[in-house]
Amino acid sequence: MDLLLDTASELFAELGYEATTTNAIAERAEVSIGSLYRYFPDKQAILKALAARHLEQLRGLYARVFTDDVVYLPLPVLLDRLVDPFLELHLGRPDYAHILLGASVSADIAAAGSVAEDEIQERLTHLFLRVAPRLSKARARLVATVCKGTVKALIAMASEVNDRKHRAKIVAETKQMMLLYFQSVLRR
Amino acid sequence: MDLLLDTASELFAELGYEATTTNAIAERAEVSIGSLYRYFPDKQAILKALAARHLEQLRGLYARVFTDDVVYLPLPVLLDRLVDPFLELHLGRPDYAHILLGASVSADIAAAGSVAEDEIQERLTHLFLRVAPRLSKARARLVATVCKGTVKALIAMASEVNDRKHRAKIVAETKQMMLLYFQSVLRR
DNA sequence: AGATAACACGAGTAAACGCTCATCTCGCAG
DNA sequence: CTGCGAGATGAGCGTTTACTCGTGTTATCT
Repeated sequence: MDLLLDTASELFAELGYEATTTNAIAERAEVSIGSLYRYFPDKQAILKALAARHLEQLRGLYARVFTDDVVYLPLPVLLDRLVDPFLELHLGRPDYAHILLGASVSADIAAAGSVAEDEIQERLTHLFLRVAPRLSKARARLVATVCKGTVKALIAMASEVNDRKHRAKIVAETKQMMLLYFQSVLRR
Repeated sequence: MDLLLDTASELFAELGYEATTTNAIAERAEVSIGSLYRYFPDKQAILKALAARHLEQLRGLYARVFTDDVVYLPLPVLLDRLVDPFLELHLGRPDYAHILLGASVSADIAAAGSVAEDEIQERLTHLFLRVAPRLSKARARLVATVCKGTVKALIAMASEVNDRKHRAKIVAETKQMMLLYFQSVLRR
C-alpha cells in the first residue's frame, strides 16, 4: 500500500494527477490494477491518502519548528528555523505541488489543505505575539500572512532553479528581505 | 471566435482545463461543436489562443509600466507602479492561473510563459540598474528575481482573499516589506 | 493432503470525451 | 425560381480510462 502511494506520488509529480492513469500506477508499482482497487476504492482515494500523508509530515514539522525556545533566538536564526525546514520538505517532495493542484478536484482535500495553512498562520501569529508583545493581534495575523506568503513564494522560486548555488543566493536574499521586515515590525 | 475564447476562459476558471469538455464550451457559447472545430483544430489550440491573448495583455502592460520616467519616481510610488497593474490584471482574470497550470499540458505554452517571465525579469533588472547604478548586474538580477517572486506571492495571497479591506491591508503590508528591502539595496 | 479462506490477477465493461463528416441551412447570383 | 457554395449542425465514431469480476494462486489450519 505504501509502495502504491510512493509510485502514485512519483507519477503525479511527473505527469500531474489527471494525466496519471490508475493502470500506470499499478504497472509501475508492479501490482495488478485489481490489487490497487482492493486497497483504494477509487482514484481520488489515492490522492486523498497522499494528501493525508503530506499533512502528517507537515504537522510533524510544526512540532519540531514551533518549539517554545525559538522565541529567544536571535532574529536571523529564528528566520532560518522558520524557513529552512519547509523549504527542504517541499524541495524533497516534488509531487506536493501537484497534490495541491489536484486539490481542486476534491473539496475534501482543498479543505484539509486550507486547514493546514490556517494552522501555520495561527502558530506564526502566536509566535509573533510572543516575540513582539506590543503587536496587536490583528497586526500579528497580518505579519503572519505576509510571512507565510513570502515563504510560499520562496519555495516556488527555489523549485524552479536547479543550480544549487543560485538557489542558495535567492534563499539568502529573500531571507534578508524578511529580516529587514521583521526588524521594522519589532521596532514599532 | 472571441466568444468561444471568452466562454472557454470562463469554464477553465471554473473547472480547470482538463475537466472542461469541448462540448461544454460549445454549448455554453451556444455554438455547435462542429463550428468550434472549424475555428480551432483541437482543444489545446483553444488553450494556446488564450495563452497568446494573455501574453499580449501582459506585453501591453509592460509598455505602460516600464516607461523611462519611472526611474525618477520616489520609491513608494515606483512600487505602486510596479505592483498595482499586475495585481489588477490577475485579479480581473481568474482563468489566468488555470492557463498557467494547463501549461504543463503543452510545452509550447510553458515555454511562452517562461519567455514572458524572463522578459519581466530583464526589464526589472534594467530598471534596478538605472535606479541604482552602483549595483552589479548579477545583484540587480537577483533583486529582480526576488521582486518578481514576491509580487507573484502577493497576487496569490490577494486572490485568496475576498474581503476588499483585508486584501488592501495585505497589499499595503507586502509593499512595505518590499520598500524596506529596496531601501536597503539602494543604501549599499 | 485436503479444505478453506484470503488475496492477486488482468481481460473486459461502461461511460466519457475529443473529434469527424454527412447533412442541412441560407443568402445570393443568374 | 433555381442552383450553388460557404458555413453551421449534432449524431456518432474511435479511443481512452476508471473500475469490476470471474479465475488463478498462495497461505493456513486440521
